[in-house]
Amino acid sequence: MPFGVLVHFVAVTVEARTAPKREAILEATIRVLRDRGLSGLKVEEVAREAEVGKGTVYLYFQDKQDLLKALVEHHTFAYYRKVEEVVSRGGPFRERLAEVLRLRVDWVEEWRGLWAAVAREAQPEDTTGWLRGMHEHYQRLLERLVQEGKARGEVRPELDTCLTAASIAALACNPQLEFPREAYLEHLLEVLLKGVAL
Amino acid sequence: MPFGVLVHFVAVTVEARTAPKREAILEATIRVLRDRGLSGLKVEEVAREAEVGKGTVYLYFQDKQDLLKALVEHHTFAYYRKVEEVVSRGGPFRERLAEVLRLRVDWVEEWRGLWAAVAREAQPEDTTGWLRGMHEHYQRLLERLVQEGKARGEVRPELDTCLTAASIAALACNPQLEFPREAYLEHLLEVLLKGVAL
Amino acid sequence: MPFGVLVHFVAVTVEARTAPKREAILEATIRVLRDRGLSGLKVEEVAREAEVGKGTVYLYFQDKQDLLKALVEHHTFAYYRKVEEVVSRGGPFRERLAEVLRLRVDWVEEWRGLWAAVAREAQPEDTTGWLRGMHEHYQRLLERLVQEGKARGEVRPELDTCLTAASIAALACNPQLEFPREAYLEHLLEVLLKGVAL
Amino acid sequence: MPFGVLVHFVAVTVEARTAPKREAILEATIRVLRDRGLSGLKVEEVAREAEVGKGTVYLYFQDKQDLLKALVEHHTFAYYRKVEEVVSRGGPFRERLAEVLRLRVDWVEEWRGLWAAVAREAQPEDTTGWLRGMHEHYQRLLERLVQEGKARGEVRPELDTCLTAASIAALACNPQLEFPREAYLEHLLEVLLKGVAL
DNA sequence: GATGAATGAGGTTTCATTCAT
DNA sequence: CATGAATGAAACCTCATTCAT
Repeated sequence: MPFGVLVHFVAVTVEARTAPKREAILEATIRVLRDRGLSGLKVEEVAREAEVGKGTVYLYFQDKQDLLKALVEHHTFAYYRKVEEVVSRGGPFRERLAEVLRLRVDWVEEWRGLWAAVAREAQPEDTTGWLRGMHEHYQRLLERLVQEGKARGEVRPELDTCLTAASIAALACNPQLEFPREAYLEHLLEVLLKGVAL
Repeated sequence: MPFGVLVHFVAVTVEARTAPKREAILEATIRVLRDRGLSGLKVEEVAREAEVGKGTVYLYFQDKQDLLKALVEHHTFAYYRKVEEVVSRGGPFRERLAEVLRLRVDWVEEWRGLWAAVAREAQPEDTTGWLRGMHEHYQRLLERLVQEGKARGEVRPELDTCLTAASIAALACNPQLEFPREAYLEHLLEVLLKGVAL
Repeated sequence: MPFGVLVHFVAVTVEARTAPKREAILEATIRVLRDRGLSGLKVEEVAREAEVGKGTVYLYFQDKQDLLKALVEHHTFAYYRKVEEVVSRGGPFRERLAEVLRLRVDWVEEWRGLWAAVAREAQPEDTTGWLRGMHEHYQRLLERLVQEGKARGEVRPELDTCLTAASIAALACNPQLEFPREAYLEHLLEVLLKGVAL
Repeated sequence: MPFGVLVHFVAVTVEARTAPKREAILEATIRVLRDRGLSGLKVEEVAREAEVGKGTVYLYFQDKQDLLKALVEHHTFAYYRKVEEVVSRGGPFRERLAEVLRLRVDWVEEWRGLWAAVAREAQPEDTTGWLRGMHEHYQRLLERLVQEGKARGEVRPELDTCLTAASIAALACNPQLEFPREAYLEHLLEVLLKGVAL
């Protein structure tokens, strides 16, 4: 995690403790986003959902873009924090990977595929760079997981660590879930572990 | 492909031949979406990009939602058509899967992660049902691929065909590309084929 | 009837004979107006109703205002022509008045109260003057009717011919006030109280 | 006055007291309508005339139709209120009728013949029913006036109260035909011939 | 700090008018 | 003559933002 991001990360965490109303607004925002979509994400709607006045939103966020930026960072970091917890708790590679996939699917479900769109609205200039900055941390975590998987003799050693982490990250972004969640997760894991080839 | 979808599919194809201006507007739309994002996707901007008058857009589409709906269907079906072509041409499973992944990555790149968001704006009520309807066709194609892979002795026969197709579909949705494309694709393939486990 | 109006009147009549399509468009216009109201009175709608192309309307009328102006004059003069026929055919005052009222009610029904609004759209600058010009002819006809009623001993001779004609014109809908307010009001009252019959 | 109308009536009156800006917008609307006609009745123009922002209009009215509907009801009820005051104050029939006609003429003047057109724009579906609903109250008032005229020996007792009231309402402009056409015509004639006075 | 009435820039949409066929 | 695809000025309406309370 780059220094700048870390600082921000800590700042967000601290603010969350000292400014419950800011937190409430962020929670309301993701709720409105899920329920009403991007075009239904109006400041007034967020304020109503958070049960505060419209002007109050502007006491905690500079403007709507600032709110969206905070939203993306808030939820993305929260997600990464959970992944970090899973990766850091040690144990069999297989179990940790299963948990990582589970978190992934939950996250995709939470955003309903709107993550990238919101990110772009939040920071139109250099969206990619911004997201890459955050993603970096996630990628490192998965690399650590793969590394430890190799060390434990549970991952094929000839695989490139970096790309394997990326492949795991690339999995399960599809919001089209039409299978029982558990069976689906189990199968994703199976495929990731053993592949589809005979 | 369900009958309704097929009819629509044909209609779109035919229209594409007989209404070049409609086609031009759709192409302009995806271009504006890529370049300016969802909030930059203004009808005026689309018209300028398509080099037609603002009113002309409304000759070919009822309103902005209708345009977005057509956009999603147009590009999604075009994508599925290409996948179908690949799946249908026979040959080694491995090569066909590689091509499917390549198309997938191109498609993700084309939409820059905005697909779901656009779909939701296009049809807020029952977005899921609409997308699932289209996705059905894609899922069937991948199932056919897996089936044939098994028949050719290139896919583990104990895998559930349906879920395996879903897993392939779930791969590479992540718009965060930070690796050389070819290496990335090759690795995705490798992981899918052999898995990560030792 | 002033000279200018007469010329126009004749011109319209002639055109009606030599330009059936112009006539058809005018008929279509009043039909659309009745069915869809002023905001539904679109040139395209009129063209469709007249079963001609949209551009054809512009071959017979300079623009929409010109069409509306022709519409108002066409129907107003047609109405006056019928009144003239009734007044001129002689016979008992009572019968002729009955017919005049009947025509009046038909006319109000035909326009559904939109006459004044259409007139204003047709000639925003000096609507009043324009309408007064046309109304002049009608007023003269009613005055002739009253005069003959008096001559036949069927109308109270002490009534002012001019005001009595205006009162008749004002019945069953006439927004045109063209007399001294107080005298006008007083006379309306007088007529209602004692009637016009001897 | 039907219950629903009464409720609305009271609501409007109350609102007028508690929402001065709403009132100001309505007053501005009728002014713009008089000065610029129906096609000059733009929301922006109304806002400028009322000296408020364009968006403010939409705080008090759902859309332009809603504004027009409120306008029609506001002015129509205000007119009826004045008529009610006149009818209720007792005294000679002749004087009250004179005042009623005066109010009528003022009202026609105020609307410049645009009442029906505005009403149709305000509620295109079932304009007639809506207007008839409001008109009912007015008709009842005039019937009361005629009734009392008869009681005072100032109105010919053989006249039908209902039709006589309708005839008065039809004078100086009323597009509302709500009686059998022939009876209506005959009675108009009767009134005009012999008058209502004993 | 908190609020929400007020604003107007800016988006969507309509429709009178033109002009190449 | 007749047409209707194309246009863009101008209308309606939304909603992020401000500010007096």
